[in-house]
Amino acid sequence: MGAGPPRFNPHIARVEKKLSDQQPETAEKPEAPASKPLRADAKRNRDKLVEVAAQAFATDGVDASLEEIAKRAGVGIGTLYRHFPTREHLVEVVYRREVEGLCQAADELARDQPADVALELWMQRFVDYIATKRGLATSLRLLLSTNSTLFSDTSGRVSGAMRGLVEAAAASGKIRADVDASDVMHALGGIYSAPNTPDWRERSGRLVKLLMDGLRFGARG
Amino acid sequence: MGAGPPRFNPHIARVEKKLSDQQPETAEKPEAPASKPLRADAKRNRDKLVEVAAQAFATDGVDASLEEIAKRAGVGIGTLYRHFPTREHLVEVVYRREVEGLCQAADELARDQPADVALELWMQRFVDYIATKRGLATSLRLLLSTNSTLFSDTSGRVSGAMRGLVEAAAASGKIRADVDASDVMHALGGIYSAPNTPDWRERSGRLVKLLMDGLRFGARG
DNA sequence: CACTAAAGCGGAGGAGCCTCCGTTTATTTA
DNA sequence: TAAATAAACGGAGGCTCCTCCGCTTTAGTG
Repeated sequence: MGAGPPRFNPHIARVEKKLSDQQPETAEKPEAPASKPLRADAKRNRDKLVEVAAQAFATDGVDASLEEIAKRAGVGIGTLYRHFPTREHLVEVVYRREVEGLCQAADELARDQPADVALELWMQRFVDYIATKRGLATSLRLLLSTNSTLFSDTSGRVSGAMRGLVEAAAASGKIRADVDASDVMHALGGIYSAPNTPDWRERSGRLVKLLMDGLRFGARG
Repeated sequence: MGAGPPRFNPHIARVEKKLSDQQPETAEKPEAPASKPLRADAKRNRDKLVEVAAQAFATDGVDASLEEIAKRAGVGIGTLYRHFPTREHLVEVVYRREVEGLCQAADELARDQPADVALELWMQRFVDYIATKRGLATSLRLLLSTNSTLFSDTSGRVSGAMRGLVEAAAASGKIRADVDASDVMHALGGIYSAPNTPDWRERSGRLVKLLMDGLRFGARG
């Protein structure tokens, strides 16, 4: 074997950390109620970082510059790294936040809108969520395969939200009753696997409308 | 959305390249018979790079320094990048080379050793292969999920090699005939999923011996 | 209100990544 | 063999990553 000088390799340290540290950040959601409550300024900075990071990832993909994110959030790079020791930690928190937002939107829509409208609006929101997921694809795939709770947590949350909306809409007679949430999810599958063309978002929007027409057709109401 | 200055981000370019360029290097095996034959010096350098990279990845993990690899191979960093536009390209070639070596070893052992010994020695070699695979885990998982031919090529090659050895050993009467290659592969599965303790290699070696004892027990010969 | 320990902040610095392009060389042609 | 040229080489430069540690702020106490 080659006998190079014993080199310091920060990446190795980083990788080892990734492998051993998998759970800590995982356990704590964005608005961490668990563990010690952050000091006021720390929480402010952390939230701002997550918000800015979400934008940055959406705009530039997972490889957005962390230094730029820190700068836009008005903090030093050190602060970013203290809150999120690796890029993946940050990606995970952003992703969870996204899922959280999506599920919360389901509740709000269900409260404020007729059941079928709620479902439709939510599905449009769902498309945006998928867009994020694609933007983060490379990192997410790895995260989801490494950190199985992340996968089960989020997919459970999302399909639960959808089930609620579909059932409510079916019960209200606004959409036909002979389909269930998993059918709808299946129908939306095409969105996810569609090629990433520039007009992807538009096409997906049309798909949702089409699907809703199908769902409304033959409804009781 | 934040209005940061339009920043040049080499990472984005890199990612886009990864997504679009998936096949080129893939098609060409280390001793590339396809495409244009490399100039003599280019081939020399390329081979040396792969060899050094294999060592480096084994020693330091996937995140070994590419600049260090180039240096140890006695070439400039530019040369490395011309041959392997991304780290993943290099990882893939190293991995394919590993698989190639493993399968070739099967042929040689089958020729030079009694069938049962050949099988045993080969399984020990297989353990080393798995060790490499673990070392490259993060990158490989991604590569294998992205580049499906890589997965089917390699897993086919490896299980084919194993099948040959097992069948020969069974036919020669050196091991019992009521098992087949897939049973043996299944038994070896434990090696792959075992936790990555320091004594992993030893324990795996013992597992192979144990397995061989089981295979020899009740053999005709 | 002053004091202090604990927590948080932030940026300089050292390492690696990758591109670009002038220089060198293997191979072909006359 | 010498000239021509296509191909390969290689490293400087510019950018990002991440760590380390001295400085600042906060929360709690007397």
